[in-house]
Amino acid sequence: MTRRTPRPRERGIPEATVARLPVYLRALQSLTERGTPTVSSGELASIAGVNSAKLRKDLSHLGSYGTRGVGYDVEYLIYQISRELGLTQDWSVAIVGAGNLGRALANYGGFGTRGFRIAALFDADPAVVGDEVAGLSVRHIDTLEDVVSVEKVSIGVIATPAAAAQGVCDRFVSAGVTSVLNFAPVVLSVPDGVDVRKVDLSIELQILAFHEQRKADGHEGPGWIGALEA
Amino acid sequence: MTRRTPRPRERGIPEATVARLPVYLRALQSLTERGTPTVSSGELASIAGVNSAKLRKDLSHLGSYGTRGVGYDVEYLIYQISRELGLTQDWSVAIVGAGNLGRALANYGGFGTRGFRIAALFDADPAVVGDEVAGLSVRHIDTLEDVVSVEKVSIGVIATPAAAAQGVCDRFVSAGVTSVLNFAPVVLSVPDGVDVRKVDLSIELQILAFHEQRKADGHEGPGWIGALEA
DNA sequence: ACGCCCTTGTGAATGCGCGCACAAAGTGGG
DNA sequence: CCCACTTTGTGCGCGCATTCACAAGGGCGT
Ligand SMILES: NC(=O)c1ccc[n+]([C@@H]2O[C@H](COP(=O)([O-])OP(=O)(O)OC[C@H]3O[C@@H](n4cnc5c(N)ncnc54)[C@H](O)[C@@H]3O)[C@@H](O)[C@H]2O)c1
Ligand SMILES: NC(=O)c1ccc[n+]([C@@H]2O[C@H](COP(=O)([O-])OP(=O)(O)OC[C@H]3O[C@@H](n4cnc5c(N)ncnc54)[C@H](O)[C@@H]3O)[C@@H](O)[C@H]2O)c1
Repeated sequence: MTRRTPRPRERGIPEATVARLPVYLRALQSLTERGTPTVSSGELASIAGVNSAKLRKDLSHLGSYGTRGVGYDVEYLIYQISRELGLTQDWSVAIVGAGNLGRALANYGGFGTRGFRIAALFDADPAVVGDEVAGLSVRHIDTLEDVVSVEKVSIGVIATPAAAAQGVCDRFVSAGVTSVLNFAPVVLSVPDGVDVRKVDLSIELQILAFHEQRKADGHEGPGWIGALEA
Repeated sequence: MTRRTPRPRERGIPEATVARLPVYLRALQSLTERGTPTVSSGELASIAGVNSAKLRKDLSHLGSYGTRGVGYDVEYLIYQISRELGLTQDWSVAIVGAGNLGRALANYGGFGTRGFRIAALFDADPAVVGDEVAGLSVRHIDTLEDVVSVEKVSIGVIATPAAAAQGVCDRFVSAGVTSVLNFAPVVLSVPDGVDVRKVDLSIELQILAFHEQRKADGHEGPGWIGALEA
């Protein structure tokens, strides 16, 4: 390490880099399980499916954690990325909408292992409230504000029908939640300072359909666009 | 319009534009339901949560379908976008993995309404094969190649555990599927000409956690990044 | 028929992200 | 101790995407 520059950490990691850090993290974790102590940018990039220069530039935004001629220490890099992403602390997540998707999410084990704790599951339907899902009792949406406050929920997940999504989002925001993950097919509007990310399967399928049609149309020449990512 | 150029359609709509067309489509459909006959770029952009100049530039890639001083004809624009995205035809989708997520997807009604037909649902677990899900009988994964061929599946959805995903993907590809939507947390590798899109909830949460941490850290000044989209 | 006003379509400027290519730096062997 | 080899960290140029700002186009009222 021995860096003379006390590493100012320029305040501001590019958004594109932030989106890739979790991918690197997963690649590194698979290396740990295999017992690999160090890894070069080339190897790691190959596992993560990115260009090695891009990977190095991404990591350089966190600091200078590699050793020239050797590579990166896997454990140390896992720690640094985790810290940067805020995964050294636990985050409480609340899910609204205990339907098909909400239940699948609640039942999914892959969140807890990464520091995301599902603190509560809400629904508006009295027939659903009280159901036991993944060890949680479904709560009534009217208790959202209380629960958010008590459980210190910082991330809200919306898995309700589209028509209810904006209303649920507003309630999350006024309860103090500043990060929202939205599965409903609507554009949410939120005040500044609140982050919204959306997961829209229908859009994904439509994008695939677009490219599929292009492949079928006349110019079925080369692999023109190829794999979008790895 | 009186365009001298006989509409060359320059062969190639920017990827960023393609990703937004479905959003515009949804906004337009909500306008139709409300009976609105025409819409200006400003209004539509506001509904879709984008900048109006961006919206106009996006639409200009499809052709010159607006009327100056008036705006866009809602029905006509719906048709043009649908055609461009390939939604005027039906697409067959196969889902592999009839677990929490696979079942939620199969039960979701929002796909069929947009021209995506779920043609089959596969699993490797004998205890699951034969289950009835959303009117479909879960088939054994070994019949994948046959079914893909018979049902003319063009989009494959992977909802298996991570460890099985690459294998399933390979089978899709060798069966002739050239569009894959992957929910498993792994980087898939595919030959040129095959499109892969991934939906990774864990990554979304980690990105939110990153920003959440930043908000909590010292500089809790302005809404520095604000809402990512609308 | 004319001109006002509204909205589109796009040229141009700016910014961001990507990837090449290389100098700097550290390792290990002789 | 020095040299050859490996790998990092990054300067630089390129292309895509976003946004501003405005000229050109078309409807509508008079
Ligand atoms: N299921 C999928 O695979 C899938 C795929 C893509 C998108 N989506 C989207 O995800 C959302 C949920 O899908 P789903 O299949 O789980 O739907 P669902 O109908 O099975 O479940 C929705 C749940 O939300 C509850 N709800 C309705 N209004 C509410 C409110 N105001 N407050 C709290 N809860 C409320 C309902 O009681 C119901 O239990 C929808 O917007 C859907 O478009 C789902
Ligand atoms: N459930 C969620 O909300 C959620 C959230 C994020 C990510 N994911 C990811 O989605 C995937 C599926 O999640 P899930 O919760 O549905 O898991 P699950 O364990 O409930 O279901 C997986 C299904 O895949 C089947 N399967 C296993 N190997 C197979 C093979 N080789 N061929 C065909 N089928 C096979 C299993 O029999 C099982 O039925 C996982 O990769 C998971 O990480 C799920």
